[in-house]
Amino acid sequence: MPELPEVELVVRYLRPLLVGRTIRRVLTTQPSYFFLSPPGRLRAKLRNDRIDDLSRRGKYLILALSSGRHLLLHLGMTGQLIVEGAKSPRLALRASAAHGPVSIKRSASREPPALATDRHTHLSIEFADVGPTLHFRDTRKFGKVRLLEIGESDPRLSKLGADALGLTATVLFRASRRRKLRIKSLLLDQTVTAGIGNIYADESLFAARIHPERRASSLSVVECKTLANVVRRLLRLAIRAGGSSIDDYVHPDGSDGAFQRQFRVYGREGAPCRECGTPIERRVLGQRSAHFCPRCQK
DNA sequence: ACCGCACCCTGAGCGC
DNA sequence: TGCGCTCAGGGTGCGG
Repeated sequence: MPELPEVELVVRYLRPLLVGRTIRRVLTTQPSYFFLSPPGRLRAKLRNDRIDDLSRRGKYLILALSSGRHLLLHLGMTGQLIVEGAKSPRLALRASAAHGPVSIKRSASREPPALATDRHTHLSIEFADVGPTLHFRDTRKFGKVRLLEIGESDPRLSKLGADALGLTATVLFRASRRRKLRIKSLLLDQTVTAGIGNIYADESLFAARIHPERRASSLSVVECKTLANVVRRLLRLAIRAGGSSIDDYVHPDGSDGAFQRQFRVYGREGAPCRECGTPIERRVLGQRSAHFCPRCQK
């Protein structure tokens, strides 16, 4: 669900709410591959530890703890971090209003869960002070939680490429040489650059006028430069617009992100291209939908 | 080494 | 109403 801009917004919102707070109790559901660390271990080891920092690497969130351990979180497709009991009524998770602060379910046909602790909440962190409790919901359980001991590293993290907000033509050009895969798949490869997902890959390729099915190796230096530039620009714009609200994600203060209004191709299959009027096409590429304008993107 | 695909899981929306 | 199908912003792991 969330890509770099949405994760970045979650981090910015949560940081002041979590940093400096001491964990009193941790609640978890049963073991599943959602838990890279056994839930029992999370409950035991997180207790009495303090959160010193919250940061982002690609689409991962990292909680630095005062013990020297790190808690690694990934939201997957449907992961939501929800703060319950924030002082501002706007941020509080109200049982009646059924609106979450960080993320809410916005399906028109169904009321979102009234409480954060429904059957899809797999991790809750309570703190020693009176501030809000943190809940990690994840319907599809594609999210991940792992506790890293002091000095321990995670291969997922160490394999990540440079953050996509700082993507350069050089990185793109070098990674694409002699690669037969499609340029879109390369953009989604988190070891090349970290943070781009399906939406921003499609939107970036449109902005750069590059067809998603082009072989990576066929891109010129100039095209790599253009592509790197639009990736950085779109990600920055998306952050400024409050991210993209499609199904689950909303801005941390409860409002919608606005960037989805600027989509040129994503989710616009059959609709006229805003540049040339040609119907936008959708094609499955590497198990993901690729949206593009067959005329503008060569 | 690389690439495409199956798979992990749950829910919404659609046509019949 | 219900069934079966497709789709969904994630990543991993396997076989060719």
